[in-house]
Amino acid sequence: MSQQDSVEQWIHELAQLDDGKMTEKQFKIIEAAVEVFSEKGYAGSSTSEIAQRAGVAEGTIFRHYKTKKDLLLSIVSPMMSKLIAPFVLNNFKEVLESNYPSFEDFLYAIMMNRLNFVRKHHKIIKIMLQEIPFQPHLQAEFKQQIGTQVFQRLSTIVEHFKSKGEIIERPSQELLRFMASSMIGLLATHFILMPDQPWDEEQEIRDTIRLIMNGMSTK
Amino acid sequence: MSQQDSVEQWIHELAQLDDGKMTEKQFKIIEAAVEVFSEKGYAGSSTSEIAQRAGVAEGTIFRHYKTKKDLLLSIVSPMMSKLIAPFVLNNFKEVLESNYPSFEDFLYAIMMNRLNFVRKHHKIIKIMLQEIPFQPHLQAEFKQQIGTQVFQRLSTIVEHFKSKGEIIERPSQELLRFMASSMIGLLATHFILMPDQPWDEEQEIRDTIRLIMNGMSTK
Amino acid sequence: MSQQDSVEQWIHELAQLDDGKMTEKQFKIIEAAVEVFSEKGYAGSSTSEIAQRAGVAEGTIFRHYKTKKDLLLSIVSPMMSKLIAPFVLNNFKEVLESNYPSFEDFLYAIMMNRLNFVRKHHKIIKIMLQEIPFQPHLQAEFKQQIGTQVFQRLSTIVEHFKSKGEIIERPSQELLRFMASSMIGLLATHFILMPDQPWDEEQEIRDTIRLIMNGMSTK
Amino acid sequence: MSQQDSVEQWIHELAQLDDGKMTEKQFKIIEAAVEVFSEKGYAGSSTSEIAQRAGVAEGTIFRHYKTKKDLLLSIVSPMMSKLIAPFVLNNFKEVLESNYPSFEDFLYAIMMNRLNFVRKHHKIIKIMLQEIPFQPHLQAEFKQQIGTQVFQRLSTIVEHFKSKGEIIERPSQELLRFMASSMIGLLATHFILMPDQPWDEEQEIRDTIRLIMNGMSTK
DNA sequence: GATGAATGAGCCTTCATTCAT
DNA sequence: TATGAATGAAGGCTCATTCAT
Repeated sequence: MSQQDSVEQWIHELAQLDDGKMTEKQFKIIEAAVEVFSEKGYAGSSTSEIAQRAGVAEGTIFRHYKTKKDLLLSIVSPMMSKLIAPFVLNNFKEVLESNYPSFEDFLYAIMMNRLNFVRKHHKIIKIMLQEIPFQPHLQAEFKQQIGTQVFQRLSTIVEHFKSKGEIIERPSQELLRFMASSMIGLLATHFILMPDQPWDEEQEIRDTIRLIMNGMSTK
Repeated sequence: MSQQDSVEQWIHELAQLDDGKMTEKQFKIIEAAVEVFSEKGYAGSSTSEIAQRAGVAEGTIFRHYKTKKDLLLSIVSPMMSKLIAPFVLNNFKEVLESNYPSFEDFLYAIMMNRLNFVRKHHKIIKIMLQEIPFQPHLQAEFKQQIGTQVFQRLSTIVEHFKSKGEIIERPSQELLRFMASSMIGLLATHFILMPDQPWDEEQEIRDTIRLIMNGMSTK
Repeated sequence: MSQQDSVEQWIHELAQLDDGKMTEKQFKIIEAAVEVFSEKGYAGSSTSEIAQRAGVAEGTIFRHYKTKKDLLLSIVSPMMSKLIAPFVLNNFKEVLESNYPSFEDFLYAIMMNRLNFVRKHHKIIKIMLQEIPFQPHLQAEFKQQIGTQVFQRLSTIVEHFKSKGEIIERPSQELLRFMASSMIGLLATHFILMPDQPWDEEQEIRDTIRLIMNGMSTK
Repeated sequence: MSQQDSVEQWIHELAQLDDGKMTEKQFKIIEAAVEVFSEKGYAGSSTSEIAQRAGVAEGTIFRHYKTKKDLLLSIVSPMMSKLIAPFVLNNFKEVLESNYPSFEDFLYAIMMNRLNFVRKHHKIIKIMLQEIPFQPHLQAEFKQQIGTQVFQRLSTIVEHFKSKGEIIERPSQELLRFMASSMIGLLATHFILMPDQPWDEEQEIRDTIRLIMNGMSTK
């Protein structure tokens, strides 16, 4: 699936959040906004350029989004939930336990899953990372979603494996940070630092997970 | 040493790059610019606010820095070299081998060192990270400094330990990324994500290095 | 016809060059710009004063003209062609020969015609003369229009009368300069040097042409 | 004599008006100001560029000239008198009658004289012509000097020749304008319109005067 | 709903001028 | 006398936003 296609898909998903009421124009606006924001940053972008690239009159943007910030949030905010969606499945723990024979298999599965997600939405994720420090609204959302929802669920998992003696006895926060850092580092390297350099995804992911597992394993 | 003091120190170091010729006003301007840029981002900051916070007329800024971008670069650009300074010491390898009995000790030392550096300059580093994606000049510098200088030196080290059989046989790039991710993840967590939450530095650093060593060790 | 009216007429002519699409506001802007530029010179005028006199927000100017210089050129540039229009009629020579029994009659006719033109557009012509030395674009246009188009056509005429023995044998360039100087001198005197002093147009023009004819005649 | 030399000479003459008290710096300032004003026009020039070209601190200009306008006037104003100096000699009429057998000879002499003057000072004259329309002070001076002093003296001469029957009976104003236009037109052509094109000065001047004489002569 | 002309606050930058050294 | 750092008003221009059509 091409990048263009993936952005389109994302926009369609957004549209459904708005009860599926999204005009052709509105679609073009979001598409253009993602483009421009990710190229120049939120503050460095002008609504007039977005309008131009969207092939839409300047005023049209403000018919759909009260302000420029509104436009930003309407793009970035829903992305946050999508990003962590797999971790907050209702039956997350069950899925995990019933589907994956080992923790390592679980890590691999979730990594491949998020890798594909990031690949599809890297522009919006770039915008999100850039703007979290400056948008209190995004900060709050981030803290609540990651800090509370995801962290707590993952903690439970880690505790579980610690109690089974498979993982060393260190604070869950540290262990989770270690895992997250390694995996995010992998994604960052290939999507941000060296986006043009080809890589053997499967191999590198397996290696990374191996390093993580070795690091935390009690054996 | 207070944060304020550390920023002052940094500015003094900058001053020395300019042959020590730095006015009182120029000093105040940089100080204010660091403040404002890190709070609002480069594009979101106005020179008039910087002038105001510096207690200086707006025109004064432009007597010392031809443009707003000039001001940004004169703050961020020198920081890049400082950030990687320890890795590009002329006698880096010797220092490493003669002073540190084990690789682990070396990691610990360099981690503590960079931790203190980041603590002192976190505002400027924040600005740097925010602006690298949008400032070609910074991008080039970053690629050259990190990508070439630092990466090559560290590779040598890692190869060395691989050949001694202490580290597993995986591509150096992967191993370095793994190490860097874990350590940067630690810094990011405490300086960016949760800057207000207290933590036991020594303990967490030791733990993190332990996880890294376990991950890469051949034992 | 009052001066005000003549400026309005000129602006309407400009409008037609733009496919007749000219807002009320745009009209006011040009009107004010002509006023201010001719009073204070291009560099000495501020867009804010133009906006004020036009009863328009400053931003409105820049919606219609990308830059201040654009505004200047859009006023002055079309004037150049109008100024020399009579000389570059397709059938210029025929008109001349069939309508005017003598060269003197022709001179008189063209002088009266241009006199009325200058009277109507003296403000814009003043701006044009002031700015030609500083605007390469205008310089180029001037050289091409006058230097090439007009000069060549008039040369042909003069050669014609020289060959008929009515005009003395001197380089056409000199003769044309002599004619132009005398006539432009007349206009300059009454429109620039002494704009408030009344004069007998017909008489002075006839006299001037007489002086010119005497000067060049072979008799 | 090179152009550079002539500007220097002019500045020295200016210096003498100030009781010869002109420092090296002051000299450089005027030199630079003439250069810059003539290149970019008064309003388009900045005192900082003048200071820079003069190799002088910005403040130094204002030690010698209270304002930028002061600097302009101190350059242009004295030039006006110089320009018309030959016409206002105390014994102008005597000189004329005793030295020049015919009116034509007189015209030739004065033309050659002013030609050399304009050649030497064309930059300052350009500034003068550009600024007269915008500087009331210069306007007043111009009107008084030309309009009163020069015009009256020349009128007397013309009347004299009219009474001798050598010149046709037309208003002196018209005749003078005719003469002045032709001669100024000649200068303007070669110093302003086509400064780079070589010309046979003596020949063109003689031709022009011949045209003028033919025009006005009673024969 | 869509347009795009209009707005006016605000932006970065320049400039003539001042004044302590 | 000469300097040049400092000033702050003003300049040209951009921008998010509004609103009549």
